[in-house]
Parts: sequence; structure tokens; C-alpha cells
Amino acid sequence: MAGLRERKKAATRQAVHDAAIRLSLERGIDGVTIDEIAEAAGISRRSFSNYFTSKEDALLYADGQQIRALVDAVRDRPAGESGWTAMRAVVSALAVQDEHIVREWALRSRLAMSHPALLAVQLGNQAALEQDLAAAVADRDGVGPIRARVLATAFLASLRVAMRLWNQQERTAHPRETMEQVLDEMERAFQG
Amino acid sequence: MAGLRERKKAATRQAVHDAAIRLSLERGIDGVTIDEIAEAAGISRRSFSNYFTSKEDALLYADGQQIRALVDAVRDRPAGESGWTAMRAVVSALAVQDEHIVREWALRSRLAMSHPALLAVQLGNQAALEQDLAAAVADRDGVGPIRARVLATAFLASLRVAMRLWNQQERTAHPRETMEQVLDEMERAFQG
DNA sequence: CAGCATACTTGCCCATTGGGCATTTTTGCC
DNA sequence: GGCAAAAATGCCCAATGGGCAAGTATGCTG
Repeated sequence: MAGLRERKKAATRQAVHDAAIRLSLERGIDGVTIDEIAEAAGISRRSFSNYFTSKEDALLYADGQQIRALVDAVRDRPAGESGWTAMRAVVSALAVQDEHIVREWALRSRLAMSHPALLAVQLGNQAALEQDLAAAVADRDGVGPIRARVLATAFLASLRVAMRLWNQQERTAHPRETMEQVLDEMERAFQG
Repeated sequence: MAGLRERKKAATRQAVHDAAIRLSLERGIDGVTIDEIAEAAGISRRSFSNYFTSKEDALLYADGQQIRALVDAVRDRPAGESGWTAMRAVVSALAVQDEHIVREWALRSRLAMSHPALLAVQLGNQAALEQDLAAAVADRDGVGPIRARVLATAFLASLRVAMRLWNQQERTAHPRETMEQVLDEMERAFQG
């Protein structure tokens, strides 16, 4: 069960992340220092650096978790599905079953949209995990490595566009609808 | 003709960028400080900050120039072409006529691949300019804003994948071939 | 051409940051 | 209960980003 040690560490990490998000929403990202986040999370500044290398890292911790979960979920989809269909199915299911997770993701994207440095880190994280996603796609279809990469990139890019749109639209629609819409556009974009 | 002032400023900016690239190639990105870059470019550290907010910014200055040129070139393509075709035509022409520009771009991507913080900034820059590219596509086709965004994202994502591949492949092939290949894959990925 | 407003450069300064190193505290296990 | 491994903390320092104010260069106008 991963040992108490592991679990406690994970809990602290999550607590630091939560504190970072909360304070950033309250005062704006630039209005918060690492010292304050550390204090809010009940650890020392030096310990903060043991968990995250920067404020941006702390704010986007959940992003990495999320994409990792996506990759795992894609691997668990039934073998008949194509990679693209599998990815779509996973986010659809997520949007229905755990809407709050999607909303939190949108919230982080929103923060990122208003803060270039944060956006940069978010994109960097996604780029790193995009390779894992491509590998998952490649393992599933017998498809070649380039095709797999292209599919994974296109998929993540679609989700980014969807997040951006949804945040701009005053978040009227259900986030799932926006995601489906953008993914449909991506599929159709090359069929004319 | 933009005034002496403007031109001189642009020249200095370029000089700083060049110095940053050169020193980073020599000693590795982390082995260079802003002070050293500033000195190599013949300005003070404080002036460096007037031109760029960070070392990453300085290293990737040409990236922004490049994408801006791409957007302008797309706007200048004949009206009959679809947005996607226009974008492809622009990079194809660029790869043939100014191969060195493409190689420098690949070089910067290579630097970015080995340095997460730099990659992050590169992606952030591209995301910012992606909106302009989407606007150019939207103006050209009568296509809707979402479709335009999707096309622009897919295109830039393809170029990133191509750069990554080309850099991994020991750069044997001509960069143009890799780009064409990835763009073809993107077109075909959704036609099965 | 002289003089002036504007824009650019620089020096000085300070809070914040990332991370190395050494020490202390906790934790899990025998 | 005690010990080895791991985690937290304190201390420290170089590097950074940017505000402020004092020079300095530039180009326009009378």
C-alpha cells in the first residue's frame, strides 16, 4: 500500500499545491511568495524546495497527475478501440464522472492564461507527458511512432483549445460540450 | 524607414540574442549568466533587462520573429488557397529558400529539448502567437473561429514534432523532408 | 545651429529565488 | 527499544528581475 512514508509525502505535496492555488486566487499569483505558501502549508521555505522547484511547479502539480491518469486510463481501454477513440472515451468519461476534476483543470488553465510564466510551465509539463501518451497510443494501435506522436499532440492541443474557449465563454456551457466540440473540429479539419 | 533609433535598438536586441546563443552553445545554458551575456553584447546588465526579461527570452528572441514572419507570409498567400495549404506553402518555401533559418530554428529547438525551462518559454511564445496565426487563417478561409484555432494549433504542433524528430534523427535528412512527413501524417491521421 | 524634450543607458539597490551543505528530527523496521 | 534511512529545517550565497534616479544620446523645432 505504498508505505506510510510515501502517502504522507504525497499528502504534504497536495497540501502545498492546494495552498498555492488558494493563495494565488486570493491575491493573484504575483502577490504570493514561496514563504507564504510554505507557511500556509505548514512547512519551512526550505522544505518547499524539496517538493517543488518553483511556485509554478506547485501550482501545476495537479496537471501532471491528471495527464498521468489520462495515459494510464488510455492503456486500460478495450483493445478494439483506436488510439484517438480511446483518448476521447477517457476524457468523456472523466468529464461525466468527475466533473470537478475537469473544472479544476479549467481553473488552472485560467490562471495560466493570465500569467505567461505559468502558461509556459504548463505547456512544458504537457510536452513532457505527451511522449508517454504517444507511447500509449503506439502500443495500442499498431500505428507507427510518428502517427502516434501526431495523434497525441493533436489530442492535447485540442484539449488546450477547449480549455481556452471554455474559459473565454464565461463558462456557460458544460466543459464537456466544449471539449467534444473542439475534438470534432479536429477530426473534421482534415476531411474537406 | 523606421528611424535610426528603432534600427539601432533592433540591432542591439539581435546582438544580445546572438551572444546568448553563442555562449550557451559554448558553455551550456546554465553555465552562462546574464552578466556574461550582457558583457559579450557590449551593454550593462541593467540594460539587458530593458531588452529581455530573462535569459530564456533572449535565447528565443528569434523564435518570435520567425512565427511573426510566418503569420505575415500566410496573409500574403494567394486567396484561393485554404489556410492549411497556405501555411504549408509558406514553410516549404522557407525551407527551400532560407534553409539556414530553418536550421537555426532547429538549433533553438534542440537547446530547448535539453533544458525544460527553455522549452517551457518556447511553447509559451508559440501559444501567444498561435492566436495571431489562427486569426490569419480565419480571415483567409471563411472558416469559423474554432476551426481556425484547431488548424493553427495542429500546424504548429506538427512543426514542433518535426523539429523534435529531426533533432533526434541525428539530423541526417533535410529538415524540410521531416516537416513534410509530419504534416502529411497530420492530414492523414483523421482520414481512416 | 542651439536648445530642448524624448528616449535610451547605466548604476545602485533590494526582495525573492533555487539549491548546496550540514544538522536535526521522524519514520519504519528488526 | 534502538538504529539506519529518509525527510525537514536552518544557514548560506550567487543570480535574478525590476524600481528608481541620474546621466547620456538622439532627433526635432524654432
